[in-house]
Amino acid sequence: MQADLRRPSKGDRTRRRLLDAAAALLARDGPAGVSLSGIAEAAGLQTGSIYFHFGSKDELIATVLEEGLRESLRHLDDALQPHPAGDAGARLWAAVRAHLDALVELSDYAAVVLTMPEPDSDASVATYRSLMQRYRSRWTELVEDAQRSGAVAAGPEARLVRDLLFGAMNAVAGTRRRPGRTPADCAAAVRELLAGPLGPPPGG
Amino acid sequence: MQADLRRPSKGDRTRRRLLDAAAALLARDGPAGVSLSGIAEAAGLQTGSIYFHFGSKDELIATVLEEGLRESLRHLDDALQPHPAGDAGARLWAAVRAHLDALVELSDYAAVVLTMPEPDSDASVATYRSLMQRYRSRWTELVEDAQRSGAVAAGPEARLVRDLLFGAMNAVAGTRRRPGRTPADCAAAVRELLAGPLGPPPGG
Amino acid sequence: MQADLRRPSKGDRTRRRLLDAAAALLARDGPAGVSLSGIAEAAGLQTGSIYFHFGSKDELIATVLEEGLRESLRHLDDALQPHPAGDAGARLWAAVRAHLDALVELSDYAAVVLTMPEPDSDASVATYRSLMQRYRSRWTELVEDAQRSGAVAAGPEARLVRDLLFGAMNAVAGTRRRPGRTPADCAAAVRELLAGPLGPPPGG
Amino acid sequence: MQADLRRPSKGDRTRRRLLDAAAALLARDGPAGVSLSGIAEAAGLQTGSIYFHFGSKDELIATVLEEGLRESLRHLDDALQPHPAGDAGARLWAAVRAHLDALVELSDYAAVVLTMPEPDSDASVATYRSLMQRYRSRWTELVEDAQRSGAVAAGPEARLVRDLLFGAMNAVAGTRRRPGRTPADCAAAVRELLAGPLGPPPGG
DNA sequence: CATGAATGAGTGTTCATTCAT
DNA sequence: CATGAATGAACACTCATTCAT
Repeated sequence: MQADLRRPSKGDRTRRRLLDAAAALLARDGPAGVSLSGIAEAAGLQTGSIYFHFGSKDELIATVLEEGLRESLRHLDDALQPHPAGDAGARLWAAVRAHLDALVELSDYAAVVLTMPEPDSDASVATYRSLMQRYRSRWTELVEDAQRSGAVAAGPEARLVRDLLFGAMNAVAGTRRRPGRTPADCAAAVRELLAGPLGPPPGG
Repeated sequence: MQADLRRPSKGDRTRRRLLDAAAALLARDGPAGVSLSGIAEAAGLQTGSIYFHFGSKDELIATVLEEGLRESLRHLDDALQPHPAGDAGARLWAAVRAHLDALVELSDYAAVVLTMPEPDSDASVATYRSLMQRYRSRWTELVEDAQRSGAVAAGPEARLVRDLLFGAMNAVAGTRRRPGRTPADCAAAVRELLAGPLGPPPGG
Repeated sequence: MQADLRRPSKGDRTRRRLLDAAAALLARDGPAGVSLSGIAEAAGLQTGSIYFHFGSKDELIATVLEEGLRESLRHLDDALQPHPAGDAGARLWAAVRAHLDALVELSDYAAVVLTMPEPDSDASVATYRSLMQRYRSRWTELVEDAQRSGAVAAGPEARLVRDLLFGAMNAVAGTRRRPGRTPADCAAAVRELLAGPLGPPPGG
Repeated sequence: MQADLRRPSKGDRTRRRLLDAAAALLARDGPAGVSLSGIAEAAGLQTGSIYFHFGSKDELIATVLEEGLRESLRHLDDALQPHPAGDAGARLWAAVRAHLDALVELSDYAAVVLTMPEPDSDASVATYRSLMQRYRSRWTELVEDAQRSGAVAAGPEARLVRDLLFGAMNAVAGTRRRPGRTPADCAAAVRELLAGPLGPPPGG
């Protein structure tokens, strides 16, 4: 009783351990490759505890994604803040850099949400389908602005451009752990390769 | 006796039905998300028949990949033939168009081989690791040539550029079945977006 | 809390039921002839429960063997205790009687461990290979002592004598359930038949 | 047409190849450890051919056993012939030697029939249950004669003595392939160990 | 809150058997 | 006669889920 609001309760800490373990394993193996017993073991707990806190595998994954989404959106907003609403090209560039940063430097949560395949046909992941939509639509707006301002070719559908950017960034980021390859390398490659259609990176 | 060389045997047709079912499901769900019972059911057969024809799940997948690889490489060669060895930029452009064509217009086999994730840590798919390598290294050479000729920025590592192109093309092609989106849309988007670093498409 | 140390938990009782069912079926059909579904059904459970308690078929069998081994060794030690270390012939006789007793009167666990074929080439039973070795080497020492003391012919290799004794005892014990045949019959037959090479049974 | 009775037909040769392969594998792995595909492969044939010649796995095994039985009985008769019907002790000794010889020197057929476990509870091998009975009852008569003549202790039931002898001989013969152990070693051990109850071996 | 225990459907795989050719 | 092909039941094992304690 008299719960201290500052100190997390024992239940909260258990919940956190489960989420951390799930995020780490999801980032490595994807939703299909991860088992609840694996997550529970990595968290030093029993699989039953997952059901108390989350109710199902899908709910657990959805929660991890939600945390990752929140983190990613916060990161994106931070990166966009210095750039005025008018300069759509610079804003899109900043978003690219933020996305790559998130993939290579932020927590597993961000990595999970950014690389999760779009769950088109998989009924078992219906729960978190809508979550992903928020991050994607944020990007669609950035692309639309850039197209309106002429910084990006106006021909292709904005959602298509967004998917192309996602695919390129995630593919390159997926190679970041190879020997002799640094996160900076990956970011530089994406920036340089996309320099044409997006215009030159603002810094020079 | 007097076997008609034209007519495939009953076994060949069964084998083909299994491969087709497997290719379709693999293109949709990936190797981990596909079950042999699902494939057999889609082919109107029993799971045991898979073991008669292929021996194991891995062998079946490897065979699908091999067919897709052969088809994709043939398609790539056809697309490159009209372009002289000297014009590395045009050749890379033609390869992009061929890859996208394969993804949206060729059989499921091509789609499987082109979108299969690189099997880094999964021991169970060791069989077809080397198969993928052939297609990838073909692309790496194309990129290297384009970098040497100045058609593509020489800064980033060629394999990185290749992965970026793969990611971008596959992501865009992955959306090809959405309502109101044609294969041509996807191809146009990739071409236009990459017009800068790759130079303008040869036709215009 | 305040766990009653006397009462075994529900899990312990389930584990025991599985072990008992496994021992009974193993004694009858051997490791290759036994299926986990058969064991689970005999125990009134699902096959999944075996994996919770033992992890694999081999582990289950190894546990049954270990229990049987412990029981058999205890029985052997009890039988040898009254006989002084000096009288090797009497000790070997007592061991024969103890082995036969174990086969016909003790639990299925003892029967399993005593009649299990030596797993020479079967890789899947590597786990319990070492377990059997303990009981066998115990017997080899008994035979060696008897050979040194002259109670048993010194010519043949001790391990060969041990195998001969095992074969004879197990074969006879294997017939113990035929109608009109008592455990005492079997024991008497072995004793009388081996009375020559081992010397007369100590009691007269 | 005009089949030459001397030369075996193609079908006979196929049948023989199957039987030989089956005998070899049965001697090594036992009836439960042998698969029809394994036998067919070892014979360079297809599993379907087994069903043409034998109708079922059980029938195939029964045929192998019958050949082994015939061979073993012939061998036993040859060994007994020099010994007059009156000397029951010498006859039993000769039988022991013949059995061991068959195990270590004759064909796989003999090895199969002599080491096959008595199929008490296994419904799938009901076919050849009666076959084994012939060889066993032959031995029972030998033991009964020896008991009547006083060469073997008259107390135990004759069938029990027979099983003890079988168990001892087969166990020892089962070790004949260990490094540094010759068939002669095994035979000598059995003879020496059983010298008491059976009386000394006739030769000395 | 969390655990230990158990379930039932599912996975890849093996195998005896059947049958058209 | 023999093969190539296919079946269906069984097997060892995994996993998401449930629930009494």
